[in-house]
Amino acid sequence: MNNMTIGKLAKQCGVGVETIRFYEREGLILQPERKPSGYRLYPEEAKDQVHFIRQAKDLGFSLKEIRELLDLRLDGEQACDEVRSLAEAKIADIEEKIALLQRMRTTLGELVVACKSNKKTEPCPILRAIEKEDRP
Amino acid sequence: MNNMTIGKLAKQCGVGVETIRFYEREGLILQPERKPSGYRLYPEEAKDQVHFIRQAKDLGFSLKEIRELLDLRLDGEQACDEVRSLAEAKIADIEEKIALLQRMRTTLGELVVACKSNKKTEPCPILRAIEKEDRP
DNA sequence: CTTGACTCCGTAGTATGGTACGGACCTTAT
DNA sequence: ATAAGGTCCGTACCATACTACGGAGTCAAG
Repeated sequence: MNNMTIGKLAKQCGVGVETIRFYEREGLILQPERKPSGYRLYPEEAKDQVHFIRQAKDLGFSLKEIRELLDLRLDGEQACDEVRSLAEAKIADIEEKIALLQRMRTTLGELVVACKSNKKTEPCPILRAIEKEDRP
Repeated sequence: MNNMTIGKLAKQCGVGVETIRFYEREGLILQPERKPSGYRLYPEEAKDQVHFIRQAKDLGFSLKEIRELLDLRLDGEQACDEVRSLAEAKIADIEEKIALLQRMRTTLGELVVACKSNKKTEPCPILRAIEKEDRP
């Protein structure tokens, strides 16, 4: 029998036991069988489920979005188009975040340079810039 | 007299009244004077304070980090070096985030391409990829 | 002078993604 | 057989950055 308890599953997936239970409560993984004692018994595929969640999270999907993905998957049918739409929307999201971070990076980089050439008697250009940055 | 009430300050800064009170509780803005009635009275400079917080937040600093920045500023003296250190650490943070997002973007982009050339009879490559992605 | 808008305060709730606790019950190894 | 460790459950708690609520007091316009 290759059914495993929650602790083993958690260990093999590199997460805490509580995280598995949390995902179950949130409807992200299927309810497992139970022993008569109530202990959860997971088949090997449970690792795929948990792994799916982790991977998707690493790809920037929120648990809510992951639930949508899983629902599509459980539809059984070719939900490929919908999945692709979600992925494309997520790409747009990610690109927006990257652009914002790059602007932040540039601004901070310029400030640091200004700071380095600052004379000791003048106020810190970074603080000055943050205070005075153009506002409406 | 150019002292304003909390509502006016909030409006001029584009935030809610509760946000101002929240920032005050968190030690992010100075305690304002009070009327005998207890009403807060803010000088014009309060706008700079709130604006400082907003700008720093937009640059990716957390409120905790902003508090550090403000504490440095209130030191009066040339805290320029420390400020620059914080800014440089923040740049490193930002670059890490950008790199992670770019990896996410690349992976998702590849999956979407695979998805588009997918035959209708096969499982969605995106879901397959998330399930099966190389794991230790 | 009344009325409606504003402000006071403390507390509680929101969303996110978990983590921790405690007392009882189960399993496994020696 | 007993002890250590795993698991059960519900509930509470963590951080973050707000947002909302309720009841009382205050202010300004008409």
